[in-house]
Amino acid sequence: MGMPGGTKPGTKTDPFDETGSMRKGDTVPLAATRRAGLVDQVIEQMRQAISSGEWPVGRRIPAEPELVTALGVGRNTVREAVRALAHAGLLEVRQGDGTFVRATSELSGAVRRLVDEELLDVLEVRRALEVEGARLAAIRRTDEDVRGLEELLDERNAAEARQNWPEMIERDTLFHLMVVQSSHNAVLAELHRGLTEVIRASVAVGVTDTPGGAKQISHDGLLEAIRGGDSERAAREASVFLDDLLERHAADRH
Amino acid sequence: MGMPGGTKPGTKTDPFDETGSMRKGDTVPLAATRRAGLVDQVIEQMRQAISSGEWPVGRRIPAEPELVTALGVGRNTVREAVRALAHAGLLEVRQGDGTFVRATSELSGAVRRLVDEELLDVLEVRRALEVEGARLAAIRRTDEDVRGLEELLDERNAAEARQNWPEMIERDTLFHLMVVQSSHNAVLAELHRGLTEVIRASVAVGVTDTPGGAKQISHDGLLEAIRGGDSERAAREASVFLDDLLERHAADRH
DNA sequence: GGACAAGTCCTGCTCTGACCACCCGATTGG
DNA sequence: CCAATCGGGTGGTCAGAGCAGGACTTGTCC
Repeated sequence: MGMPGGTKPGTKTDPFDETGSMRKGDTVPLAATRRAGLVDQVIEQMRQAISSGEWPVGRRIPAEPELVTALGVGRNTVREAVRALAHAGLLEVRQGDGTFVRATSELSGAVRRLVDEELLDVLEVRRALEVEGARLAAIRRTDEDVRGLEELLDERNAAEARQNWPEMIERDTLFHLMVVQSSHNAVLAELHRGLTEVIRASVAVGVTDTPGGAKQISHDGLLEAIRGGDSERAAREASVFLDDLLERHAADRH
Repeated sequence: MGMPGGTKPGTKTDPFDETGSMRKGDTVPLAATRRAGLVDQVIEQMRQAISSGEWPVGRRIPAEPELVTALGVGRNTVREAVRALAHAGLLEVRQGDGTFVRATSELSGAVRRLVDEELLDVLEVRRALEVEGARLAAIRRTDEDVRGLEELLDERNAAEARQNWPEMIERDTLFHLMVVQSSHNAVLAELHRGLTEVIRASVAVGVTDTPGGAKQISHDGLLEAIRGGDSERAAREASVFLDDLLERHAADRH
């Protein structure tokens, strides 16, 4: 199968459970004092499989009957767990086709629900997170972070030179992501990632009309500030870029 | 009952459905081309009931059997819907007692899941949001916002004078909340609210050791900046206060 | 009278089995 | 060769049964 860690409720090797097959008056000698419901346990296992990368994004997860036997629980239990994760945005269920991994965090789903009609709000929040991320990155970045940022920026510029816009946008996005990650604040990075995901889904195409000039300068300056540990300047550089982006958004919808 | 709008799947007056009882070869003349699954419809109705205030926070929602008859769907369907909302943090299920409304937005729940063990990270994220919130509040605040802020600050100070610490902390928290709300960015406010909730749950007690001096100044300055529409200063004032808070946290844990 | 215990009812939890609706690929007919 | 058909597999929904936990009532005993 493919369940995380190979442990499955209903299996002898499993630390908890003792319930999946303990119905109808079975005499289980001495079970662990389990408190959480079965469904929550299944949810947790699936979340684990997803965030650990065992079930990568886009991958189809085992069908209901397989999960039932693999986990040793009833179909209802599996269904409720899947339903919960689907509503949270981690899974996508397609009747007649299968269930697929859609994201690795619940934030995207939660944010997505707020987004409709409020893209501007989301952009502003992203501004807040990215500015703070840049500020903290300048203080906490490792040498390795700096190397990674330089590399991404180089690749971005190379792609720009080749006029390979999709590639450039990809690298550009990754650069911003890595700036925030260099803050070494997991919550901040995760939130930012979720928001970026949603924004990219909303905007999708039509970003090829980049003037490109001012943008470029901002990026170099930002990198330099982070490299030099100048948190004030890093925050300012990030601000400039994002203000520019916000203005462009405002202009787009005019 | 108490279902939103009084419409229930399985009822003649219901616009969609046509499925709840259309099984086993019934001959429905010409049904609407419904696409959404029953569970999602139920989820939507419940979300509606919650966000519309029909089911206020803390209120107990109807028991499963009642929902089944009221909505005209199977118990499984109801359970899956409830489970999804419970996982999302909107509902809290207590076996043997009932199911209760816990929050009005999914964000808190999603954030809560990220937080464990990383209070510092959360505080930093809150800093990001609150600084940006203050900045935007200075630009977009209405006169009413300003009045509300003044009032809260007055009450806070009055409580402080009476040495009524719980009251003071309460008003203080509300003040910060309202600052962010004055940014008129729903997503930002919601995220900030979720984080504050989590932080308060983490910190809980033991906050009575407030020097109080520097804090006071920051608040007045922040209010003044927001009132005057000085976004730069508002952001700076908020920064100062939150840096102070972060430092105190760092000192606390050493 | 009050404290504790048992009983009971209501709540949610899990399992099972049946049937339906949908999608996709293979088969088969033209 | 293409298209209509028919499977098999997937998730969607329903119904009924028994299990498990909390809260309230009742009753007994001190």
